[in-house]
Amino acid sequence: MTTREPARPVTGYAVLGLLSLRPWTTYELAQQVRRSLHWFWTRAERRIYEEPKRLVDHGWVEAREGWTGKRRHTTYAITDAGREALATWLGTPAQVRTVEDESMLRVFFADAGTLEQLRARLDELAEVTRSRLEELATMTEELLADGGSFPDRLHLQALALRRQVDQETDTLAWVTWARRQTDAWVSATDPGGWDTGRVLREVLADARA
Amino acid sequence: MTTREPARPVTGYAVLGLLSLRPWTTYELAQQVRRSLHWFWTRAERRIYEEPKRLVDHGWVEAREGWTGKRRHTTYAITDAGREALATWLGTPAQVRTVEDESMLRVFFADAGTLEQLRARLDELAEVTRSRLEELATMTEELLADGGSFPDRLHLQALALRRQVDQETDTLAWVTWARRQTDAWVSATDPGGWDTGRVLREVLADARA
DNA sequence: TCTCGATACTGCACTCCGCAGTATGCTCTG
DNA sequence: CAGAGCATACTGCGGAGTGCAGTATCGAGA
Repeated sequence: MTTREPARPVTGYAVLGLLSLRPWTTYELAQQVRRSLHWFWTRAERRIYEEPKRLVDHGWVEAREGWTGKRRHTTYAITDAGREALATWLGTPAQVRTVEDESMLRVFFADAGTLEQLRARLDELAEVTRSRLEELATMTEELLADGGSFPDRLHLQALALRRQVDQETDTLAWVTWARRQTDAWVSATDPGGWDTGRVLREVLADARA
Repeated sequence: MTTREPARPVTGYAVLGLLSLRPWTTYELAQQVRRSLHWFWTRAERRIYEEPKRLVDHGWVEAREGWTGKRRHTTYAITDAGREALATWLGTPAQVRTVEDESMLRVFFADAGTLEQLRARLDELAEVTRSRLEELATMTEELLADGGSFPDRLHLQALALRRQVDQETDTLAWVTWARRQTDAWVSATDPGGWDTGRVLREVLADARA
């Protein structure tokens, strides 16, 4: 590459990555994001409709208009320059992972509310996590049954699924533990005879393991 | 509560939560976010300087100006209305967790690059994860040594630390496993004799466990 | 024929971010 | 005792990203 293209925000590369698999209409793209990327690169549908346009401006993808009767739809396809940009990006280090975990926020400030509220939040989190696990199980089952839409990408999909399932399993284990701990608590501000020191020592041991 | 205050974006409650512990200057607040909230509610410093002002508009916090010589600083303190708003918020369900995990994005699209690139990204992730674990270990040690700044909140801090350490440990386990798997791969597009089906079956079993 | 869900988007107001810039105070070192 | 350098304490700006509402057409089934 002779000309240095300015780096796009990461979402650009996420969409470019999908377009490297095959051309998609924006609608399909939005769906595909919901099914796959959403697990580790959460973006609103709104964003997915805009990003391909910007990629076109960079010459990384090409747009083609199509019609279903009177309804217009745009199909995007990656260009050679786009493939190069994607490959180059894969050679650069990743920025650190960020999270927005509202459940943890509520746990962390639980002493501003009641113990019942804390328990309710934990129960909800367990519920959500279980349904996410079930969703992942279904996805894996489908891949095993028919190889999915991209059978030559199964190895990467397997790495990603392994990671997701690990994460949800880990979350479920923590929330189950945390919920049980709160059984012994007197209130959100008073953990009663709960041995905080012991827990912290265990945490420290695990962190240093 | 008779008047229904409009719900603030979550970051507002995050800041409100910190202010419920004690008054802070914006600078202290920014630091405190970096040390604690940042782990599960990642926000840029820039944002932390703005949010308290909006909370003032809601009557949830009060601002007081102070001076260090010629340098102005603002100290924010929670109001009764603020405490009520926080308690109310704790009674509402959390939106689902979102993540921005650029490493996973790069793993997922690794077949658009080289196997060396994939391995490099995994090694980096392992490195970052180890240093995060070390950071958590140091924080835990400090809490154990002197009880920290909020000794009556140790139980909640313990829950949060348990979660963080679990997550980083889980990440480290996955990345170590994934890196080892790629040893057997021929290229980013060809996993050689790697038994994808077996991995997927294991994933499925764990997801249904 | 009518309804309803899927397809295929756009506009708007707001949240949030990264970066750069500004200015003062405090401590340590030569 | 001057100057360097780090900590304190912010603000402005352009662009990324969100949530919600709105618009319109297509296709299948009652």
